[in-house]
Amino acid sequence: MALRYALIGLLLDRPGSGYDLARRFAEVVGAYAWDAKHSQIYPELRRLEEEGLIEVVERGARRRTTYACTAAGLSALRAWLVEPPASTGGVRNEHVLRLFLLAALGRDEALTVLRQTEAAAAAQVEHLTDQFVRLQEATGSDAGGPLGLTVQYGIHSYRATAQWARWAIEQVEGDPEFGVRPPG
Amino acid sequence: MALRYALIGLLLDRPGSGYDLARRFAEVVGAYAWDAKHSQIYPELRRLEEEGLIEVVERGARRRTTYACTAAGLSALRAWLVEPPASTGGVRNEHVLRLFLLAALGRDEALTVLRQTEAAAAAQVEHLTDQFVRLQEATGSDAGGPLGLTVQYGIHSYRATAQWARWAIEQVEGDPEFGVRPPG
DNA sequence: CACCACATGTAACGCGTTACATGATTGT
DNA sequence: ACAATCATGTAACGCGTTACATGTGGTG
Repeated sequence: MALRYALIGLLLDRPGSGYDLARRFAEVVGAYAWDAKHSQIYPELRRLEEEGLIEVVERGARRRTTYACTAAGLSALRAWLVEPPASTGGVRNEHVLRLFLLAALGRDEALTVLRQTEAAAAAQVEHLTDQFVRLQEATGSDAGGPLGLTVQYGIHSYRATAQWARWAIEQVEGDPEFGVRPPG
Repeated sequence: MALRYALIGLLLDRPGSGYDLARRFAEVVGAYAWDAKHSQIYPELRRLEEEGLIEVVERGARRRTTYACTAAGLSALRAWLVEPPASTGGVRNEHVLRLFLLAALGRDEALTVLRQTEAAAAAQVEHLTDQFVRLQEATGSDAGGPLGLTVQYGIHSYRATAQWARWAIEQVEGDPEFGVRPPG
């Protein structure tokens, strides 16, 4: 269900073709929020058009079909945003799973992984902070526009990961018992 | 690929049957790291056993088959943990997507969603903090054992989300232009 | 005219979910 | 005896990925 609302939202920002939307996913949205390939986008656009949530506004060269969001599409998007996010049941986050399984490693290897985690998170914070400053300049807004909100979310998340990793390193360093012996 | 390592890791903690593992996912692991249903677990356990990464250690009543991790299984798990997490390409996070699409809402509705986000995150911080304290007591360790690391990760994450939401609320409150007009 | 980017489409496969299905053991 | 829980299995479906496939328009 998420894909269709991502598409409607992108078309609300500005109209575009399937090819264009695939690029927006690959270059911007996919790094923060949601990703999709053209093989999934084209059929979904046809369904959305059949349902009246988007409409064809131009047919250009090379079969290019430009879509735009309709009033019905905006209503549907708003309804989805306001309704409580359907509880998915369980989490499926490979990153967290790795952290959960860390105790399977020996103490030294666990520390290596944690230090890598911290370094990677700190690098992301720097990278996203740069991007945020550029967004502030580009939009002339302190919040960096709609994308700025999402970039800030990323900054907060990675900063939290880096802080957690530092805490975890202290815990493992202070625990000589950390890790397991092989079975059998 | 993640499921098999989650299973190996759980069996490393202690041996168990498919039914038992399904319960561990549903009651603990699924809330933090990874989830799986019995319909996916049973076939995967058979494959892991064929590959020698786990072994049958008991056959009990009601066809119960208890598996344990083998030395080969531990090696495979360690190799997977140490290798760099295969970059998935794009993110697919419905929560972040919703935040990204927030600008499609009017200013008031956006603020409502953000306040709900903040309240939900703050509640999670409280809930996980309680759990962490109980883990510290149960394990007699400041770090709360292996699960404690993951619970702390959750606390850090949700605290970051709550902080971000407070920042975002300030930004939207200070921006009378926030939101879009319907198209057409 | 060759090449690259544009532009769309289909097919096969993997992972995960829900629903359907079966039977054994324990407790009341 | 009945119900609840233990215990395992299969089938159909949805979403997403990779790979395969096809054709057009602009640029050097």
